[in-house]
Amino acid sequence: MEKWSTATIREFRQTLLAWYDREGRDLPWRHDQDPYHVWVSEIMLQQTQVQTVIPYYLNFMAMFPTVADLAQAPEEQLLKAWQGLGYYSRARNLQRAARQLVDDYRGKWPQTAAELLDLTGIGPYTAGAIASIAFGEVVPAVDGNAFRVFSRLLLIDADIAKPQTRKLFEQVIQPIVDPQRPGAFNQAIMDLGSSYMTAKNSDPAHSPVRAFDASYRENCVADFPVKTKAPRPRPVPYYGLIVTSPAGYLMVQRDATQMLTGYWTFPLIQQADLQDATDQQPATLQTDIAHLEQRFMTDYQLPITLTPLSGQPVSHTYTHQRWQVKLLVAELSSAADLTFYPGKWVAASTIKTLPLPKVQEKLMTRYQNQGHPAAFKQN
DNA sequence: TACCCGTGGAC
DNA sequence: TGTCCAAGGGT
Repeated sequence: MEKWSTATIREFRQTLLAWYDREGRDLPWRHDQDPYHVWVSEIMLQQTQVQTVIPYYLNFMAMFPTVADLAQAPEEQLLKAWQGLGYYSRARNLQRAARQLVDDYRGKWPQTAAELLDLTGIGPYTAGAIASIAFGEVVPAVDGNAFRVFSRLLLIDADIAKPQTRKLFEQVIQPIVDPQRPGAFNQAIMDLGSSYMTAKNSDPAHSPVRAFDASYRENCVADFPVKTKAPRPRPVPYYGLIVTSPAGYLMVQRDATQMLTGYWTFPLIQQADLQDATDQQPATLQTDIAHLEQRFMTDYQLPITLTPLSGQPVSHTYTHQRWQVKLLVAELSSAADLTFYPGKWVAASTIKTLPLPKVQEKLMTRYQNQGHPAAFKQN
């Protein structure tokens, strides 16, 4: 690992910030230092590219201009505004924290990274980002960019996939952060990490800080950062039920024990949940359908007859799971009573006003493409 | 600690 | 088309 002198640190700050002042990106959340603006942008930017975030950020600020507006927003409106951004707990945590600010902090922001950590959804990185950008605290903001940039500049070979490695980087970066302009320093590192010092196709030869880049000097840029690979997502087979009636489609809202909490889908049943201990034979499509029909009758008093939809299962990949959804269709001639079923009938024309996860959109597209072109047509 | 949590872009 | 990557946090 490289070790910089105090003189080198001074030169690095000056070079970096001069470049940032000249070529830093003009982004909507950089127009001021309002902590609400910084906060919302930082949450949206977690594991999400800048160009994806921009339209969401602009719409979010139009819908929820202040912390108080966010705290009071109906959850379904919030989830709709977040639809498509992914990692949906971010949205619900954002509102929880907004309510913490209103209720516990009387609307007055905590101004240090250590205090900001108390807000739901704000971790070490986001706390450092808000504290430095909005409040001028001299702290690092160690995200993927900081890992990548400093691992290359200083030849740090610690595995950034390990949680404990963040502490090492915080200790290394802390004395390098510009004490006069900590927010600009941290944002400059991010801009560097998304331009000349990217993960792939980096261009260290033209980087404004190439003179400080040990990995460039020693021709080993591609070796940094060191990061162990994530395991591949495991296949998870599902049945997706398209139950129609004159009242529309049967839809369910996912509960807090499930991923995609608060979003609406067709009824989805994991195939593994249909295993019957009394069965001696392995499950087949026919036996699973029989189980499903029986469950709807006995548990929900809903008589349905399920028919497989032709075609391969709808596939949707998450970070740790690969869903493979077989669609089964049941058409009811009248809108059955849903007293015993935790769902509701939704008219085809209004389905798309609900917050829907991507997998639900895929299911609807598949249904339309398999002989139901008029389904879900808006107005 | 190790694992869970979404989506779209780039190659 | 599969794979990796992108301004992480919660549990």
